[in-house]
Amino acid sequence: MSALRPTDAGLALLRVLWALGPGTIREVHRAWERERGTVAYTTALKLLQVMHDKGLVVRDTSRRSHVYAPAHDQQVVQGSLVTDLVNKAFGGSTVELVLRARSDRRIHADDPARIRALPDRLEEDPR
Amino acid sequence: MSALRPTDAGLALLRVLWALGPGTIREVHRAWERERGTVAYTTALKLLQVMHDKGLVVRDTSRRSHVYAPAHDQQVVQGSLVTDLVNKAFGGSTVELVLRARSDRRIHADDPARIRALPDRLEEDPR
DNA sequence: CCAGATCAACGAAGCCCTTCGTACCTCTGG
DNA sequence: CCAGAGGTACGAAGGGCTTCGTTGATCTGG
Repeated sequence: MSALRPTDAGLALLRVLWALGPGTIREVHRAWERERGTVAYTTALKLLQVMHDKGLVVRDTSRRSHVYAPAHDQQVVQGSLVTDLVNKAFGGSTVELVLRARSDRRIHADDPARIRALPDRLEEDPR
Repeated sequence: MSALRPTDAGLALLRVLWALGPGTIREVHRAWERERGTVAYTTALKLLQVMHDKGLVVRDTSRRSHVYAPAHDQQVVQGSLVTDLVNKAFGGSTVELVLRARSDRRIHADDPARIRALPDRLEEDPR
């Protein structure tokens, strides 16, 4: 049960993969450039290979153009990152993080209602 | 308005400083070892110097034993880290992060009530 | 069959973070 | 005055991340 902490660049690529679904390196590269500007093709390639070594992505090498896909659901990785931040910056208290997030100025006007509408107890939460 | 993103080690030291208040390197080093195990004194020294260069801590060098203190409130730094994570992993949506945090298994049994008790609107929040 | 396009692999460079050893300064007790 | 304790500064090593150029293999149109 390792940590599951993608780096910044790795996370950016994971976000591309989550949005795109499985894709070739070229497809991922193109989508990535659409968000980040010009990046060498081999940079995306290398990064995907590194992430594969770390178990963050899976790949299908049966065809010439390898197809990469996320190894974990977005929500699982997000949860891991949140837990990590909670441990490092909030002394393990998720409540403290939520409190801090709620006072974030970037929150949208209609968002408080959405937050409030969420279930309170974890046991009632499906996934 | 720069980013204000302490590294992992830097954040650990900041937590020591927030708990201790202003302190000499030796004091910080001792408190740090209490949590992290054996670390060289010069490691704490160097790290504090680096953080000073980054503007994360302030120091008083008028005495022989320099006294270091956090440059920012804990809540400010926490907010910056949360905002950073929101941007990198949640597409800028604080709501998504809160949702994910709420489904974190580590949350305590009585915590949902505490979360619910928090104010909904930012404008009503003092500090 | 060949030229050019497409592709994965590899290695290296550059950067930052972390850690520590060493050097040098300053103070203090005897 | 001197030895040693206690202090800061400095530089370097080691590791990880990110980026890319180069190489060599494979496919495809003509």
